[in-house]
Amino acid sequence: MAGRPRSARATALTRDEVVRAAMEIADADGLTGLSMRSVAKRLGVEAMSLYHHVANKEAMLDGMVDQVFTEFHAPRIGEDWAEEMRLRSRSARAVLKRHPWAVGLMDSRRNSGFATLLHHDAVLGCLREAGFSLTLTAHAFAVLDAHLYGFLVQELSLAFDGEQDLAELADQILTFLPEGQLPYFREFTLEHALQPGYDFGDEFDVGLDLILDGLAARLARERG
Amino acid sequence: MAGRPRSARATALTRDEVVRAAMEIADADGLTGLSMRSVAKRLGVEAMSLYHHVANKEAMLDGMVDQVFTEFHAPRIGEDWAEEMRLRSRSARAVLKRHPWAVGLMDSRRNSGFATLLHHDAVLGCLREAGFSLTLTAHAFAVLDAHLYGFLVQELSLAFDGEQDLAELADQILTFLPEGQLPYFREFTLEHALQPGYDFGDEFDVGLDLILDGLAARLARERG
DNA sequence: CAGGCTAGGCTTACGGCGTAAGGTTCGTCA
DNA sequence: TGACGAACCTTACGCCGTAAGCCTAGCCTG
Repeated sequence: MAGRPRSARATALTRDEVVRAAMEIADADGLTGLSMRSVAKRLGVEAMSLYHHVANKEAMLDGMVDQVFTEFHAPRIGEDWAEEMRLRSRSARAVLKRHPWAVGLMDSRRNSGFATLLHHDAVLGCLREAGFSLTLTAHAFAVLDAHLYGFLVQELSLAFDGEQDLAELADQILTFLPEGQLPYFREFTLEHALQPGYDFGDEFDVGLDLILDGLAARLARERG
Repeated sequence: MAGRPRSARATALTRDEVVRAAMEIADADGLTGLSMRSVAKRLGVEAMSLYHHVANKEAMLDGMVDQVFTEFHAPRIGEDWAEEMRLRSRSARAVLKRHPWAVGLMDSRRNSGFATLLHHDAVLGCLREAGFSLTLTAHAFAVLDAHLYGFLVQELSLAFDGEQDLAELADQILTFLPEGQLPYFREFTLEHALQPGYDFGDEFDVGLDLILDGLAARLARERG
């Protein structure tokens, strides 16, 4: 009824290992495949053992999100602010495409971890030292982050692999629409989105440039 | 073992009632409180009965998201495009604050419903008829939606009621930080975000104006 | 070296989840 | 009248997060 053979793990588990294993599972199978049991299995351990290293599943998710922030490019003070922001947004987008589950998690996280705060500090520092007032820093921070996260929400809601998705979309229009319905949607899809050169992902940099231009203008106005 | 009294509902259930009940539960208790059983209970029915009206839970979630789109202001062709886009973004933000679960759902929806397509058609139509090229329409669509959804992700990850949240944040800094750490974060929080007049929500319109200005400039350039 | 504390595992169990499979009832229409 | 099918119900299965408590190995103290 108790008293097992005891072959077990050589070394003790750590919180870091737990979080890392959880990320690997989420990367591979999405949040659907992520359970305390699946994380434990990957670590060769029983589910309840994880509770020695994380308070509960929420805390594990917090740790996963925080870990993601360490992978973003942290803007450097002294370098060109616009270029640093561009690098940050691009790297964050690349990271979040690798960890798509993180975007959906962010809007429900209440406790930001230290890595998250560190990253935000780097962003704020870069802007402040480039001459942004506190007010303009707040504007820049909000609009840049909104663009980053919002673009990813859109991008992730498209297909797993961009090609197949456009075909599906075309199907939807051609089969499912009666006739004159949704004329602009039809035009846009057939004559633009489905055209050979078009890639929705390219819109990321276009929007980013538009925002950075706007911020540069406001910075010049505020200093000038 | 079977053969119940049969007092039941007067009228048959509809898919619409199911979706509406699900939205009411999600509005009140969040996605955590939303289960087939909880929806059924609200309708005075057993969980399995719902499956006569929705294929499965995913389809019910699809229906909920689609319903949300009907509540957005649909841009009108012929009116000032910038004002229409402003109205749309603002109304969508208001709607999504009423239905916060929808933001998190959007990045995992694969099948957009008809109301969703209708709304997108209205957005595209307004821009096209205002003289936007297909390319510029794509840019505008992407950057405006990104701002909308991304801002909401940030806004929702702050507190349930803005006041309490800032106090918590201050706590975090004052108790949890050693000393000279995160200097910019500390400065920004204490000297800006925690100041009496500051409301993060105000950043929405600032960013929106910045984006609309940028789009207007590009429209002028493209036509001129 | 003895004894006990503790960290880090394990087992069991509970209530809730989505939903497959298969009743039962009843209005409708041939 | 009798068959059909829509709408609803019951049961059951294998998941889930986690509360409660047990076992064992290794270290700390005397």
